[in-house]
Amino acid sequence: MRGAEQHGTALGQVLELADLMNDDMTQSLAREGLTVARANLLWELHHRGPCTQGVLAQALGVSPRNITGLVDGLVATCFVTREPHPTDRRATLVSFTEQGGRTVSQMAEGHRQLADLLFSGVSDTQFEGLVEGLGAVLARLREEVSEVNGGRP
Amino acid sequence: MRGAEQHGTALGQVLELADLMNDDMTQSLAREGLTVARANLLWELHHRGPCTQGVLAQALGVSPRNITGLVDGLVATCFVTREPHPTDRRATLVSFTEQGGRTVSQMAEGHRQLADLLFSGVSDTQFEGLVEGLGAVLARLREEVSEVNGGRP
DNA sequence: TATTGTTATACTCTATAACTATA
DNA sequence: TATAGTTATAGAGTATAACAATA
Repeated sequence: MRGAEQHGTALGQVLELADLMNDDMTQSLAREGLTVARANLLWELHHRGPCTQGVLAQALGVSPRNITGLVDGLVATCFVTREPHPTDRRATLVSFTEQGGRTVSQMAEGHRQLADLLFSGVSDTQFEGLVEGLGAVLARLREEVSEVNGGRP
Repeated sequence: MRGAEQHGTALGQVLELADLMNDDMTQSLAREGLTVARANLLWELHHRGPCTQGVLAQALGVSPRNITGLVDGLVATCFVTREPHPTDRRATLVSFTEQGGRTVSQMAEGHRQLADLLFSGVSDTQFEGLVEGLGAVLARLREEVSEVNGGRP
């Protein structure tokens, strides 16, 4: 049977993985003039299409005020624009500029390259174990994290 | 043979894992009046014993100015103290208060519990695959991240 | 009256540069 | 002259609360 030591080692791996992924993303995004928070917003926008700031705040789980700041930065650096909402004059629609659209496509391509870099050296057997193991761990972790919020988003 | 789609799925898992780990740590640390950055400092101090701020800056890979701020916060909240260095009057030694020492012990215990929570539901076969797979991925990622720094720490 | 996004304010983490006290 | 840590300044991310315009 496995003991606490094995579990401790595996947790160490997971923590290092989280840390390194963060460093890697920070580095590569900085080269394109982006931060992690702004890139997350772009990513969400990519999957939803043009949407209001309120929708983005909900989706990213941050305050509306925070979205104002992130969009300000992305507008200033020409990744997105604020357009008037067609039917609700209180709201604004956030949309990609040409440059923003290009950047998100490059991010998607970068994802593919990173995935290949990370997993191409992993044997089929290891890969299968990795995916299954990650699935199990993620399930636990999702519960753990949402539990603390009392189930609220 | 595995394709880009499988790799993409696995990368998605890794990204979600990094994100959830971060959320989980942020939540549990906040309950003890700590932030991730401050907890990292405490963790380093736990493994090194009392040391100077310069040593901490090196170890954590942040600027000396940043350490000043983090230690200021930890002193104000009674987790650590600044003591005079016995032989170098320019330097200060950062040490745990009683409360700080207790908190770090609790963090270690929390680690153990988290590890058990995450991995107790994983079969032996999956666990082995997970650890091996993570090892392979970590090796790649370490190269990737340090490469960009030109090998410098 | 409720909602959308803003201004006002504040805190944390982070960095560089200039400076002080010591070595 | 070099080093340890500080003050000064700046920017990003985050939050809450008060407020404007609109629904």
